[in-house]
Amino acid sequence: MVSQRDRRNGSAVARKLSTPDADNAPTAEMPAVTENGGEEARVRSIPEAAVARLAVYLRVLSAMSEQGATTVASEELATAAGVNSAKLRKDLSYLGSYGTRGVGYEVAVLVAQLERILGLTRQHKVAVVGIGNLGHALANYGGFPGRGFPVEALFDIDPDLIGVPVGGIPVSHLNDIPEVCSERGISIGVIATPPPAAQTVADRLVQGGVQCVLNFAPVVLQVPDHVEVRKVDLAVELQILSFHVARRAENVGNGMVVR
Amino acid sequence: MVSQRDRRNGSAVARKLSTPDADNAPTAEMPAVTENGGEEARVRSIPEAAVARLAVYLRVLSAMSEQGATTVASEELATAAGVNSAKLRKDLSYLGSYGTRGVGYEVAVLVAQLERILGLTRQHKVAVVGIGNLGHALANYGGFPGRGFPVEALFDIDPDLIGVPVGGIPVSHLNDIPEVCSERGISIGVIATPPPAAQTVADRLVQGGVQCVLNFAPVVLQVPDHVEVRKVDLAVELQILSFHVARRAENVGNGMVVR
DNA sequence: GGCTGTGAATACATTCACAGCA
DNA sequence: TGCTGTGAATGTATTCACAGCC
Repeated sequence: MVSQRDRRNGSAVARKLSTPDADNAPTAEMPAVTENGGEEARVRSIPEAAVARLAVYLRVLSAMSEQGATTVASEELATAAGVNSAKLRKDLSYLGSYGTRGVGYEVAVLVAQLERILGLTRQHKVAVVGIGNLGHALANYGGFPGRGFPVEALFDIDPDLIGVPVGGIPVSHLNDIPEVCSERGISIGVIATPPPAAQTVADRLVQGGVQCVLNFAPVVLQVPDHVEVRKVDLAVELQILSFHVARRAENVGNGMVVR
Repeated sequence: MVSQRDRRNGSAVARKLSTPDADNAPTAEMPAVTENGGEEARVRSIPEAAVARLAVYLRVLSAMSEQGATTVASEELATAAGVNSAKLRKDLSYLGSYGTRGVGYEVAVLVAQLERILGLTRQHKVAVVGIGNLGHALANYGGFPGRGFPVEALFDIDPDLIGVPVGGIPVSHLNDIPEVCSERGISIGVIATPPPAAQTVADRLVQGGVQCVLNFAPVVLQVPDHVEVRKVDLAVELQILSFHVARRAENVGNGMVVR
């Protein structure tokens, strides 16, 4: 009888089976390496939900920057990012105080800070596993979102594919995942295999020293605590949409044409 | 013109820009149908976060069912779905009381209830817009996740693609989106175009009567209130992973490789 | 005994509203 | 004056813990 009581702190062997479910990760803590130096890592924590939005702000800001904007107000940036300005300011405040009251934020400064916080000053080499339709598409993304995430290894189990270059990279065999990932310093593994293969692939990626997994296969992966998993699940997305259609139909009652 | 769901007393305030939903991964703002003004409002409101998990439970249950399981306990189902059992029971309780104390849930019953709640008893025809690498992959998914979501229209702007069948469906021109969607009764539009085209495509989908959009383009879409948008953003996913790597690296104390 | 269902308690996230600074 | 930054207030989601039923 496992008492639910004591699973709070001792993470010892506790081996929680729960895998991060997209939004299951609580706020992340991070050392605030603010300019103040000296002081040791005062650990500020950025809510997980905010992190996702920071990435969006960064993209919007980059676009603004390219169009020559040098400064931007929270209201403007918020609108462009599809959030309200209070939330935006709160989110940005987690980085520190980089705005100017009465004026707004300097675009370049904000971009730099966001890149720093998001760890984009470093390269993250990506491996794509499963070169089917989706994997092929991902491999051809060629350097994923605006560099910073170069695809440097591809894997599949199909003998006809092994050695064939896709997007400039030859496909290796699934068995070689640990070795190749290790050699090439892969830090992010993208799983685009059929569901039954996903767990094995994940295991091998972990063996190869991969720290993060982006999982497109509709299965719950079991990985060690130090590996971060995010999941993209098309079926779930569609079903959520379906739910909203259904709910709407019920709410409206009869008379409404619903597809 | 069919009345597009009139607003409940309480929320008459808002009429600003249809705030496109933030993101789906970490959090989601709900269309706030919170209060059930009417007495007979049998539609218990289910938390958005729970809905996403219900879809996962359904998949796991379907697999269990195929393996011959007829009954399942919350602990078992929870483990398989990657959540804890308290959360699972709470989630299932939103559907009603379909379990048996001391025993567990009957798999078939639960599957049926989940399908009902998620609106899967009805078909949702899908259109894919943008037949590039990703769109191609999506189109070839052929009926998407285990039927219920048949792909019935494809669109692109490239003249060389128009008329060419992909996964059995000929590609139509972007301009024909409203007409074709309307004719074929498309209810879900999947946007896999380059970013600049996305908003225009969304507008046309809405014109064609589409109620839901799954957006792979990294832009914030503006749509009317009655249209539900969900977004899948690879760049954001990778950057969130990057954030966690960076945080971990800093905690460990070694310098970051900057280039 | 085993397991569900659920109020109560807690944790997390968003919004409000205003002090404080350029 | 205009806009940021943030505590306080509100709203949502998760977890606890146990009553109730098999």
